[in-house]
Amino acid sequence: MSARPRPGSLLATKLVARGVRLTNQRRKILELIESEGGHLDAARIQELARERQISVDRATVYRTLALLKQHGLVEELDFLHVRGDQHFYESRGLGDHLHACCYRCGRVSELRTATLDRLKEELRDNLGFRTESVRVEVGGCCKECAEHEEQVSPVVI
Amino acid sequence: MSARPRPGSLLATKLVARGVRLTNQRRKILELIESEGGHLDAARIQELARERQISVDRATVYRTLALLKQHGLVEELDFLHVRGDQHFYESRGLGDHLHACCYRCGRVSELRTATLDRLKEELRDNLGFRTESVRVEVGGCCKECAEHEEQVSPVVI
DNA sequence: CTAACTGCAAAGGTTTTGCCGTCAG
DNA sequence: CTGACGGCAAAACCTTTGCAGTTAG
Repeated sequence: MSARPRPGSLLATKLVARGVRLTNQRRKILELIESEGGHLDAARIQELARERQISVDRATVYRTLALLKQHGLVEELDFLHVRGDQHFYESRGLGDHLHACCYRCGRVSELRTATLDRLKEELRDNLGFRTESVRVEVGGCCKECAEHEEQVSPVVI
Repeated sequence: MSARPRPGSLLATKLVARGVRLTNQRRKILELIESEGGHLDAARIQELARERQISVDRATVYRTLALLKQHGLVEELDFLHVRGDQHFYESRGLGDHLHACCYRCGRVSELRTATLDRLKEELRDNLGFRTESVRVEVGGCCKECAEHEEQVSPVVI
């Protein structure tokens, strides 16, 4: 009942530090996003929360995600719609990375590379643009699908 | 009435070459996307078509855009939602480039750089991923807004 | 205690679909 | 001619909003 508010996760700690009120629902959503490691959509977040014994309304999920976006704590992705029309979220602060979405099987791989920093430098030097978030999503054919594709006609998107 | 089908634009020519049937509506939509130079959403395409004396149903616009996507002729973007929740389309084949979306004013700038090719190489070398389309959208603060922002508190997304 | 938050239900906006008449090739 | 396409209207989806009760700090 009167337990002292315990952040419980990195995201939660950051929000508390910014004076944001921490409710049970928010704490749970934040934990999920961190422990699942990203690539969750709103429906999946709600589902996971329910599995873990706390019911959260869909609206609350969206409101919490908007809050996290505003504070720059999550990145919003859509994986070029290879997985559907909804948005996917992942915790930021793991460093920028890009997402490679396979048009064939829908799998999404990640790649961390310093080349993304170079893009930011180029934006600064050429456009005077100060980059705050980077979203790189490329589409194509993953290694596995390329191997199984021997004679198969190349599928278009 | 019986004028021989005349592609009329680069996109149209490519579609015809692939054996896709070319209707008046499609021809007009294709011309628009090329002549306006991109960053159009479905509603705007419909609007422009109507201004140019040809009425096209919204469903047809979406069906045509899907067709162009399937053939890899247009890129679908959302500009990190700084301009709304809809999708924007631009002709491909102008070479890859990235989009810098200003969270303050909503303007979108482009930058063409060979660094994007390097990303593709890294994807190939590190993941065995064959890249077919590249979508880079970064968010931040454009030059103009940075200048007008002297004392103003930095807005969050 | 009180502003901020949640759930609920309804609405909003974009995009998709089914059906039938029309048209390109 | 005939299969593919366009218009129309309805539906599907994801996401947002208004309101009243609840809660964190």
